[in-house]
Amino acid sequence: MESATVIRALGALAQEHRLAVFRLLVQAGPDGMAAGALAEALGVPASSMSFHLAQLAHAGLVAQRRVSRSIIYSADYGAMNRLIAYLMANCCGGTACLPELDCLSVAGDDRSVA
Amino acid sequence: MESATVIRALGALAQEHRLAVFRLLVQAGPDGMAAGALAEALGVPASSMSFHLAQLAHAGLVAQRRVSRSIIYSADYGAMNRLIAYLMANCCGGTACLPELDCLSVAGDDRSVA
DNA sequence: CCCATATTTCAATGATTATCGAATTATGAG
DNA sequence: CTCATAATTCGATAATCATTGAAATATGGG
Repeated sequence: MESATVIRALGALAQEHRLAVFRLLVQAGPDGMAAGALAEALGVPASSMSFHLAQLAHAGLVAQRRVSRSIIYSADYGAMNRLIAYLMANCCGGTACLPELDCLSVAGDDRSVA
Repeated sequence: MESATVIRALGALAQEHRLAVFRLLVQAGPDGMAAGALAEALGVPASSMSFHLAQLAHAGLVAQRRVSRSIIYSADYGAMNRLIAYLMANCCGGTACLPELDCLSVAGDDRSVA
């Protein structure tokens, strides 16, 4: 995982509304939530929410799929796993201490620490 | 853990130099590294490094102690644990899926998910 | 006390980010 | 085709953040 990717992900989460959105999506699980539902749930104008969702998507933290007129967003647990692994890489000089973070790990998810 | 605290921590990590510093400190373990050593290791002017270290400290991600003329910084693994727990709270609607993240967990470290 | 080292604070500048109404694009129903 | 709904893009503005040299504040040695 590259440092630029990690910075984008952390920066995406470091914002009140985006953090709230991500946590809602983590709780919602694979079913996800529509953009409009997220905007309403958080009391944020649709255009603002769209901006924030784009940031989260660009950071790879959420996936999006269209269902009829709605666009459904869902959390990417694999990206989250990789992010955490990166932060804790070689913890304490390399002694084994990294856990598995397995909430619905996604196919293709690797935990490489490099 | 409060959302404002989490946002401060994520924002602190969402920056090239600070992310590099934090990872260096994670690898350095409890011994930590002096401010000057960090500045030199990353090729950043001392005043810039001081600014970034202050952000990390204010976010509670690093601890500082004075040793003679140097100030030694070290990663706070407990803060990291709490951060991750917050992000994954009630993952998938509350089914058990949170791991323990125990690289040198610090005394007083709680993993409350609220 | 005087000097060198280690670090932080200050201040000014440039760059990035958040906000949100209005306009635009996409989809589906009748 | 026309209308209503769902979401995004645009554009302008305000706010926050990163950078760095210079000055200020500790600390320790002689």
